[in-house]
Amino acid sequence: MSVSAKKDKRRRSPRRPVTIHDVAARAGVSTATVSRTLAAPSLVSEEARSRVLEAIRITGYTPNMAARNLRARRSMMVLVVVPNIANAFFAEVLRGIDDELVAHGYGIIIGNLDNLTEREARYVDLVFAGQVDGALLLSGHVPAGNGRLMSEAGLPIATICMEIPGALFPSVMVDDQKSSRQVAEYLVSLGHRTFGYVSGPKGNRNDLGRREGFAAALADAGFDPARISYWQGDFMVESGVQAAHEFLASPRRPTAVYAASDSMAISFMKTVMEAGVRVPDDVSVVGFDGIEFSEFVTPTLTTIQQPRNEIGRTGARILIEALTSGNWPQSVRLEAPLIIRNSTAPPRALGKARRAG
Amino acid sequence: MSVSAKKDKRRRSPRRPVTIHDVAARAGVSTATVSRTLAAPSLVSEEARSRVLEAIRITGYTPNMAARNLRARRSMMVLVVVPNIANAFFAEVLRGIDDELVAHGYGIIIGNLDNLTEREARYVDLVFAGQVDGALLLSGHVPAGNGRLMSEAGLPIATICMEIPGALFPSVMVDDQKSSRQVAEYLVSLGHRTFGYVSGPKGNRNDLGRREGFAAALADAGFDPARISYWQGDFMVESGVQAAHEFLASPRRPTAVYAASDSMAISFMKTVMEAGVRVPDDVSVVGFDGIEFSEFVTPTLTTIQQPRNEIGRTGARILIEALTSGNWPQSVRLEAPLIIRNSTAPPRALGKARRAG
DNA sequence: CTGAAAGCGCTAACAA
DNA sequence: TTGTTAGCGCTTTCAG
Repeated sequence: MSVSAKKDKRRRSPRRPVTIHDVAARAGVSTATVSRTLAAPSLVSEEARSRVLEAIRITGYTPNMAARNLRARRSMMVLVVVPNIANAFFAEVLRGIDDELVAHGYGIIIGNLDNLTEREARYVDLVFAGQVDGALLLSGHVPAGNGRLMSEAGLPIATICMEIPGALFPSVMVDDQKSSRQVAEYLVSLGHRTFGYVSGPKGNRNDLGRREGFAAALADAGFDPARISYWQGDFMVESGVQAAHEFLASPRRPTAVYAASDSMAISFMKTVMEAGVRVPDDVSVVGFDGIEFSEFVTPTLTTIQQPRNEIGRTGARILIEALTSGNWPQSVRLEAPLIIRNSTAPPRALGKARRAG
Repeated sequence: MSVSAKKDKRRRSPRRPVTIHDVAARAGVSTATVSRTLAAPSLVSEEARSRVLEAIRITGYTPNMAARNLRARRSMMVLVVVPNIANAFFAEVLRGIDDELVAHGYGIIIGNLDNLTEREARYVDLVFAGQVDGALLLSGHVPAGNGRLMSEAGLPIATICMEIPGALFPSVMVDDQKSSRQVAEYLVSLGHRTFGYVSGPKGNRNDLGRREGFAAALADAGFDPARISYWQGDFMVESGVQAAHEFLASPRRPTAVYAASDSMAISFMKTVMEAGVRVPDDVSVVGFDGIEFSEFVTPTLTTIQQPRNEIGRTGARILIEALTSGNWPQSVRLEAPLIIRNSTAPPRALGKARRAG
């Protein structure tokens, strides 16, 4: 790390920011008229309005938000709580959220948990402090801290990608179980008989749904779910590598592996391939999420395609509805279809002659 | 007198949030003492302090931020302006920023430009409205709107990943030119003589630096920079695909292609491979950024490794320093080394017998 | 249609 | 050490 010297000389303009009084004075009206010109122009005469607007233009006035928030009791800000901001899956969801929120005049405060429970308290406080008008939870559960739940603040909350059991918030998500069943059925139809599952973090509800849907469909197809190999993961890339090592060390490798996230599926795939295992010849791999890179890895990844942008948009829309209408919108379920690509195939024993490997 | 007209209210009353007055009344002190207990406990007697804390505990009081911000003239919020929140490169940078900011008690307001200039105005207003104490710019230029620059608001700004020409903000970035020279020198040392470059968005300063460093080093090595093939990109995945199609259609394909981002390098690589071009045998590919997936694609990607997390952390630290000390910190340059992986090799003509292709 | 005036909840002089 | 007293800048009755 090198440091490039820079001049320290800089004048911080102590210039007092222009307030509504400055504008009012310049336009020769009261502050009330200025306020109305901005909030309800129709209540102001053509004459006064144009004088005010001119004064605003000249002074470069921008209403102070803290004052406005204090008085109006709303902040036009939404808190978006995300488990891990570096997770590839959330990027596009966030973009959808942002699109919709910005279009409706709301700003976004990011609440990154970084997978750490202790980070929650801060955002609970933020909500109780009236810093935001509502919250969008992608975190799988209601943040808590200082002995209270975020939901107890009583402001609108919507959940994305997960439903909170017993909670009353509207939610937007895909059906993890249903999608996972598709995966299982597809794998079975290919002729696989031994299965592995790379899981999400312990207790994660999405992981639970995916795991259960997978196991249930396999059971329905006559396989003993107890014989599925489970490897503990956390949705992130590193844990896919870890799972791959366990797979490689396993005396009896399954021919089909389902990972609860694309990140894990991709790193799993790469790691076993480097060890000489062929995908899909030796092992078929299926992911979940449909992140951008899933179609640029080799082989391209068979996966469940979550409509990430739409999930974000819809979640934001639901929250905005709650914010503006006052009543709680209905939850939404989005389709997440299985996209078949090149990481899956019939097991080698069926497809080709056996060769030393 | 009877201060509490609504005494029989239940603990959870979202109707009227508890204020500093409630706490003061319950603790039998003035609001000033409550305020001091929170801001400067040492100025309050043991006795009063514990009564206040108890009252806070019982009532679940959380100071109203709008009021505090208005009075104290600071928001403990930082605006982070990012060109595109869905860009894989920024995810980890954001995480670094978040880590540092949260550790110092600041919150993050995300300003996603979505690559759209017209989105800037909103964030300029945010700054002028006093919504944030400072701004972190990853956007390559100073946001403008309504006829003014964000910088004119006079609050601390630091830039990340780019230096704004003529601007005086401290910045943290890697040396694009220097890193790009490494790429060129490496490619030349491998024996390549024909080169292609997949660019970033028009006018982007990082692209400029990378392009110039690349071309300059090639010129130094005796190659005519005018013969480099340039394909227009925008850092995103799709443009790598587009560039690949142009590469494939080219009558005289270069044997080495340098892409200004990993996202483009990865999609470029995949697309040409699907058309039967081998990487690195037929064409070597180098990326820039060192995103997580660059080591999980096939072949693994040779790239410039930006210290993404540290870039974010450092940028945040610089801004915090400006925020707290009042003077402007020095800019920082971080090393971004070339990581050689499997997407690069000597050109086929040198390495192997020539075959029809 | 417009202005005066009363705060929103909090902090910071200034007194006591 | 504590309380009193002004506002921070804005919106919003309530009169006019």
